[in-house]
Amino acid sequence: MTTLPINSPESCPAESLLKLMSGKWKPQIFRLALDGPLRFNTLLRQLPGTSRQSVSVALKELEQAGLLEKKTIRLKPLHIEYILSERGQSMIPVFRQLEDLLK
Amino acid sequence: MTTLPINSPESCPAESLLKLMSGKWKPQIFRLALDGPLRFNTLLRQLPGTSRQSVSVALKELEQAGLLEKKTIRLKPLHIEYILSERGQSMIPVFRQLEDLLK
DNA sequence: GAGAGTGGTCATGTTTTTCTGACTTATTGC
DNA sequence: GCAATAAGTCAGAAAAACATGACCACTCTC
Repeated sequence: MTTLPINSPESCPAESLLKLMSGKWKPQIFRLALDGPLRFNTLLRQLPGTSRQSVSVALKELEQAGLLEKKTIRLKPLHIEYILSERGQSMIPVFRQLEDLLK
Repeated sequence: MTTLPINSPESCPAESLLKLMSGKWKPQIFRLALDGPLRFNTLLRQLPGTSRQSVSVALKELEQAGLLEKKTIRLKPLHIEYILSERGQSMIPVFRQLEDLLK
């Protein structure tokens, strides 16, 4: 049984995840995304103390990281939703595993 | 099969890990710890662009987080080592799992 | 057509994080 | 005794992150 190296400089998954999720609000936003689609103004109300700009940037970065997907539901009365992407969903088991360790 | 909730406000393991590891240098320091014991001045050389203070604070916080252990090897010629704690080692499989996802 | 809601952007200021460089205490080797 | 190495600490400056409040274009309801 050959265990793969997890400490090579090129590939450090921990660091990658930490970069993708680092910031004051990104983890909370990601967690809320587990419950269902997110909307901009709803998020603002769900995260007391945050700002329009912070939420805006966080959503953009989570999207660029491939963890969330931005969907335009309707244009007439503007309705946009951010949902967990496939990649985002694939991280759920990792978090579940962490849950056991970090107790 | 009942899957446990990972999105409750009280327990968010992702956020916990992110807090423990957040900062500009902590992830890299942790990764280097996977290779073996760390020493203060060696770390400074291994992390170009960092500062004495940043390394000092990062080591202290990783220690307080229970991920690293500080060992005084010798006193006469001062020799201190930081090694992966049990808790730190318990996270290796999580990182390995992430490695597959984040490619 | 006034007021509220949608999803934002932008300039500015504050707060937090990080870096810089000087200084410390002690030991080893020359 | 002088330079080097060990492992740091401390004050201050610079940089990055975050918050505040104003503003925009659009739609919907009254």
